[in-house]
This record gives sequence, structure tokens and C-alpha cells, in this order.
Amino acid sequence: MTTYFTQQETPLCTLRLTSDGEALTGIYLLPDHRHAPEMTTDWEESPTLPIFQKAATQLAEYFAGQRTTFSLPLAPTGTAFQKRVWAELIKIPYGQTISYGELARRIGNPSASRAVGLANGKNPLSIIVPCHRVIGASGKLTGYGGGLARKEALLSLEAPPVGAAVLES
Amino acid sequence: MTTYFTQQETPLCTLRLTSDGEALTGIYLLPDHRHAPEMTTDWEESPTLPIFQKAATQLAEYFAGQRTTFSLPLAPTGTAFQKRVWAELIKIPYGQTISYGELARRIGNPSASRAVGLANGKNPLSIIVPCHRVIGASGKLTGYGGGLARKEALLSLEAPPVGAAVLES
DNA sequence: GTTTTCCTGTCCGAAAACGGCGAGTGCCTT
DNA sequence: AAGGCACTCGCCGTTTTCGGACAGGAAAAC
Repeated sequence: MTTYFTQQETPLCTLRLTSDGEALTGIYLLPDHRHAPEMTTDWEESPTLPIFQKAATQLAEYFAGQRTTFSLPLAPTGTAFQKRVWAELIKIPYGQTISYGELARRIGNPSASRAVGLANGKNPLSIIVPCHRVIGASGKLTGYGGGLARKEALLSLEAPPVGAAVLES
Repeated sequence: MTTYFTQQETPLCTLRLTSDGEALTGIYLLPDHRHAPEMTTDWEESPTLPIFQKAATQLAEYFAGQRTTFSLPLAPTGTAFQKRVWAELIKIPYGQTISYGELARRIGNPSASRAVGLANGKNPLSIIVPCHRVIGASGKLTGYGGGLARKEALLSLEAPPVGAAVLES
């Protein structure tokens, strides 16, 4: 099975998108993304693939602050546990954060907060599956596959204006 | 990838043949074949497949004592080492036997006689790839995926008449 | 003779190690 | 007294490592 890919520039960094031809299978934050797969000889660059065009548009809108949800066919690969975690991730609304423990509770394994962290790190669809919205119970960011600095940048992009935050509390 | 299969009666036992649609991928001696694969839901019985028809004819001739070599497209799956072993197996002429150690020597790993035994047992194409022609250095049969009794039966089918054997020595 | 000791590739189960955690404890600042 | 920080310890899915078992056989040690 050949893997298709393309790359896209954003204000944050370069993104590498991968696909099976139909659905999106991966989004990686280019320099130094932790579990990014190796590019092998059976990869084929094809920027004109319809799925890549749609993804590029929506991602550009997201970084412009004009999009809060995505609508794309996704096909991440992983274990049953990981899929449960990722399925729960996409339910976290734009601009909100929860803790790893809370996420563990939501998938029904309340004591698996640590394993949840691992599964979180293996999330292949950065940004669209918002693993960056999960932080430590103490409020610290604790970790991110694409680097803590980028996690902070994403959260600050999604953060509402300061005034609104005050009203909310 | 769906697997096609069919079954065939012989004087020795029932055979199960498998194929990818083009080439033969397996021949198993039906009750109690050691490493025979499990039949899953994506298997499809199709006795009319051309490859199965040809195989059935040649196998029938073999059991009638009227065929000493096979001519069929084969596509066994295995590790590089196993393929080297199997490729060497088909060079052993009808009616002859060699030892595991000798086989190890022929593939260039003279000290891997034990590993050769294992690879021999994993041979998916019984009879056509004649793993039954390999016996212990002492002359004992030592083992066979389809059972020692069947190994002996195959060797005795291939054995020349007693008179001829005496002349040969 | 008979037994012991290695060698050799692959698979499989068990055990251990490894994290994007978090609750609990003790100690040290204000 | 709170609050902050460093540390330990239990938790849990996944990955890695390790040890044994096998279709044998040659050499070395009794």
C-alpha cells in the first residue's frame, strides 16, 4: 500500500500530511515530531490529491483563527485502546482543556491516566485530533509530540481574548 | 486478500489446497497437519479455479506412481532463510533422501541443521516441495508435519521396487 | 558407546521497562 | 495555616527483551 504525502507551510511550522488516497492518515509538525513515521521509498508526493486540497484549506482557516472544527475523512491506525482515546479527544471543544485523568475517566478506564498519556502521544492526526487540549491535572502542559512550545502556541491561538476569560470564571 | 481453497481425496489422505488466485500457496494433509493455517471467514471455496484443476491432475498422477516431477506456479510465503531452504528442497530428485545436515550444507549454513529442520516443518507446499525426502543422518525419519506415518508412506510410494534397490547399492 | 555441549533461525509467552499521570507525603517558604 | 516544590509510589497499555522449545548433528568429554 503506497502512502501519499504533501507538505504545507503554516505560521506555526511546516506540516506533513499523509493519506491512503481517500482519507487523511497523518499530520506531523515537521522538524522534530516525536513519533513521526520514517519516509520510505513507497511514499509518493501528490499535492493535488483532493483530500490534501480540502485539508490545506481548513488548516489555513484554522491558523487564521477562522475555523474551530474540522470536517474531513480520517483514517488513523492504532490499537483499540488508542482509538477509544482519540475518539474522545475530538469531542473536546475548541479552546477548552481537560486533564489526562479526566480523559481516562471519560473513556471508562479511570485509573489509566498514564496509558492515556501514551496513547495521546501516538495520535497521528495532530491539530485535527486535538491532543494539545489535554494538560496535567496541575495545569502544567507536561508534554507534546511536536514540542511543548508548539503546544503552548496552539493553546494560545485557541484561547479567547483575556476579557472573555475573566467573565467566564 | 482473500484466500481460495479446495479439497481433494487421495489414497493417502484428504488434501487441502490454497491459492491466491494465480499460484498455489499451500497443500495440507488434512487431519492433524501441524502448522496448517486456520480457516477464516475471508476464505472462499472455489474448486473450479484453473490452478486447482491442474494441481489436482498432477497430484492424482503422482499418487498413481505415474509422475515424478511437478509443473505448477508456486507462491509460498516465508522468511528469506525459509525460502532458501525450500528452494533447495525442490532440487532433491524423486525417490532420493538426504539428511538435514546435508541440506544445511547445500544452502551454505553448514551448522544450521537444526534451524533447517524448523524451516522444513514450516514448508507450506507438502509433497510438491518434497520435505519428506529429508531424514536424520542416522537414517531415522525423525519428524514430519503431516505425521511420521504419512512421511513413511510417501517415501515408500517413491521407493523403487526392491530388486532395483538392491542393484543400486 | 553414551552423554554433554554448542550451534542456529523462528516463534511464543512471560517478564521487564517505559512513558505527555496523579495522588500522597514531607519540607520549606510567606 | 496555606501554597509551592521535590520526591515516592501505584497505575496501565505498549514495546522491547529474554528464555525456552523445536523435524539435527558434529565434536568433545566421560
